[in-house]
Amino acid sequence: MASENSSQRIASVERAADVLLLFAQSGEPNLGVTEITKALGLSKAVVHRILASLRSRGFIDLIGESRRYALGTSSLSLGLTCLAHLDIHALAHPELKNLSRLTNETATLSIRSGFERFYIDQITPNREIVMSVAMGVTHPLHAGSSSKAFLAWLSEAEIAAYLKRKLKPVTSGTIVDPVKLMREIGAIRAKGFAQSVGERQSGSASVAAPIFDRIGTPIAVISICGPSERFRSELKDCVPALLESANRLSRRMGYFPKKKI
Amino acid sequence: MASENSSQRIASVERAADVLLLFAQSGEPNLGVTEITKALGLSKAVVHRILASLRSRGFIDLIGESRRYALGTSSLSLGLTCLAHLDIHALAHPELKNLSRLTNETATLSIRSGFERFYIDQITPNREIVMSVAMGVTHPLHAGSSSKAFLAWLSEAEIAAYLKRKLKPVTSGTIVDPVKLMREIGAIRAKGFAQSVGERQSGSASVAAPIFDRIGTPIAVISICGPSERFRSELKDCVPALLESANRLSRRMGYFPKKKI
DNA sequence: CAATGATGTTCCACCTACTGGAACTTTCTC
DNA sequence: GAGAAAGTTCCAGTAGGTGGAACATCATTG
Repeated sequence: MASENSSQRIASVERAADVLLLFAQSGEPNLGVTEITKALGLSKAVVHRILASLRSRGFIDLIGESRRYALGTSSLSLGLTCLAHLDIHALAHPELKNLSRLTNETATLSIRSGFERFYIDQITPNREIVMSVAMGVTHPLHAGSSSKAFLAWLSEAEIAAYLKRKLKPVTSGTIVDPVKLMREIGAIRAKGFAQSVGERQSGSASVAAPIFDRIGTPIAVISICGPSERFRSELKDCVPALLESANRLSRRMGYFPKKKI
Repeated sequence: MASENSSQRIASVERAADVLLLFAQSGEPNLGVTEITKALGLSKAVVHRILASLRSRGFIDLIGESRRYALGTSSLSLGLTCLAHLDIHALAHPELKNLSRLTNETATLSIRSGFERFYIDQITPNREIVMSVAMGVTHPLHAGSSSKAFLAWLSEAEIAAYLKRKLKPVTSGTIVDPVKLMREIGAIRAKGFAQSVGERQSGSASVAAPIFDRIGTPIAVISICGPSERFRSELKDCVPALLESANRLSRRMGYFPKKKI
């Protein structure tokens, strides 16, 4: 089998990829050579050369005349064309609009990346106080309803592997006890959706449901979320619409539940 | 000065960047080793190692069990966080919504990348036949209204450099004669907006206006576009709303025209 | 406005680790 | 099921990447 073969890869390319990922995940819109050096444990010369190389292709920009670097237009172009190839994004967008309109709260779409997930779309309602999520930034699979919706439908082996890791709390409300989380996973599977109050983001609440592809793998999760102050009591009322949207999308992805049991 | 210094860069990193750009710009959602080999003039072994390296960081995925590669979740995450750091994107979004609602046509936002540009946002109206653009895919600066709006406000030197290049037609309507294009640029500057009927995409028409930052550099372009059949005659009617939006955005970016002359 | 420290950039000799041709394997085609 | 095409792995040679240190530039402060 192919896969994690030893060193049939290129170290400098992987280091460059790590630099890009650092820009994507650090939260900082721009970084200096030394910061990158410290974060990745590379020498200044190496970081400098990597940045110069990425810059020559537009993935990285020099900010004005300063010595700070930021993601460039090629990075953006890459992500947007990638998004355009994701069927689920186009399909789910109108559903998100619909959910946001019906509930008067924010509707989101997430996808998974290993043991993490990130938002790829959101629709916010027209009102004063709304919840808005950061797109592209990864979150662990045990904090928040969208995360738990992914986690709950992983294979037994994957869930076991995930629970074996040290679960870091994201907020004071994050579930970090594996036993508790396993019980939660059971409940989520039984109900068909996940909910959270302040597990990933203090002061916000949400409900989430998975979208399955033709072979029953969850490829995305949609959620409805809002400020917990007002939304925690309205969570339940949103569930029917949420599940309807999720099921509609699953069917359009070719999934027919119970077809073969 | 820093800049295009000789070889203070890493060849393998630049090759890997080229591979990613190929995925972004080829239009193909997935590619094989040989295709990449031919497109970039690299050996199969090199391409294979680059793909393996990018794959280890999630920038590239193996499609199912096939031997085809596609952009991975890290590429998407990268682009989305990049988008989140772009102030103009958040600011322009409501303006696009507004323009689309007012005109009942598609409203778009583009940014420039060297001598190219690409769409980073669009709002389509709710009607049967709408125009929809591909986000992230680059277009040359001489075809279409958004492109010409960028071109017209480049510096004299940059315009001269651009016109010196061989201008390839994108459709049968593309302006490729430098003299004609220069005249067009003058007209665009005078009017404050650009228009096009089928120059970039046959069967579509559009008007576009630039957004300036505090020092008067065009950082983005907004456009309204639709099927030329019905929209070519309505172009003019959209211009006031378009310019109003563009001016409002320029002001919010800190641009105050005529402040210092 | 020097002096000082921090950060960014360049240099260069060393030697790792990347390259490319070829062999091998797998998949597709007919 | 043979042949062709595409993908993957191997290996020896050396291109080219590395990192320590020198140099340059910027920021800060008295």
